[in-house]
Amino acid sequence: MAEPLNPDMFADCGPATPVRVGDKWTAKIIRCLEQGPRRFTELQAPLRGITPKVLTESLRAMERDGLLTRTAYDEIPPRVEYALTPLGRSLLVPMAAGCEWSRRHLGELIDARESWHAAHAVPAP
Amino acid sequence: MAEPLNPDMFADCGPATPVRVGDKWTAKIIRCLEQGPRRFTELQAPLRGITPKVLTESLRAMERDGLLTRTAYDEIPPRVEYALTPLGRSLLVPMAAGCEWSRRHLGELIDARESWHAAHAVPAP
DNA sequence: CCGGATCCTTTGGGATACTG
DNA sequence: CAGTATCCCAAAGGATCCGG
Repeated sequence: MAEPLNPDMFADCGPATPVRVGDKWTAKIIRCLEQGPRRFTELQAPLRGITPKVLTESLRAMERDGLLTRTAYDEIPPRVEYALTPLGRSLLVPMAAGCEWSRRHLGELIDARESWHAAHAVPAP
Repeated sequence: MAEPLNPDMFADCGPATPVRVGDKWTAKIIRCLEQGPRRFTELQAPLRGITPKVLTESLRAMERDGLLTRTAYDEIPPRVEYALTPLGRSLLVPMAAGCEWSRRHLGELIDARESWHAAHAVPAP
């Protein structure tokens, strides 16, 4: 999947940090693993709409970056568990800061959008 | 430019927040405006490689979302200044959390990548 | 000086079907 | 169950040229 770009929130203080965390799924996956290890299908369920291909790609990239571990048990039927590493868990801290911002300012944002649309509405002829 | 997707850092705690901040340029633009208003070309210079089209699109989206203001002075030659709003400035807080994470853990991340590549190196034939 | 207009490339992500 | 393998698309972003 190459090195996906990253929100500068994680990259602006030095060389680019090619962590895959500003993409569509990584933060959600971290949240799903917050309470403990989960299996492939246990991740797929809450991440409504993610396809197995995309989930696999995301998990592989996160494993490569040391954010989580993949443990395959040699059983039938096969069982694989994904778990956060301390590094992956540490991401919850900046993620919380983002959530806090969202909680506090989402209203202002919506208002700004609304008044912008009002000001740029096409006048009826 | 429609409503671009957003890192879940800003969206996971409720309805999706379509703020344009996890994209390639928004956070960088906020940093450029941190010390005060800047003109179009003053933004273009530090954001090496950004094309006028993309810069314009980003600025327009941020203006629409209330993150910055655009002030055109009726002079010759024309002069336009962009400045952060309080809402835009408030984003510096979660951005700092991301930077802090980066400073603290970038080393671990690079190590993880390196050992992953070592473990997955193709053995010479 | 500030950007609008066009055209083009890249790529993250989705749909679907199939397998050890 | 836990993925692979293909094919496909939308959309962000870049290149270049042009206009007020």
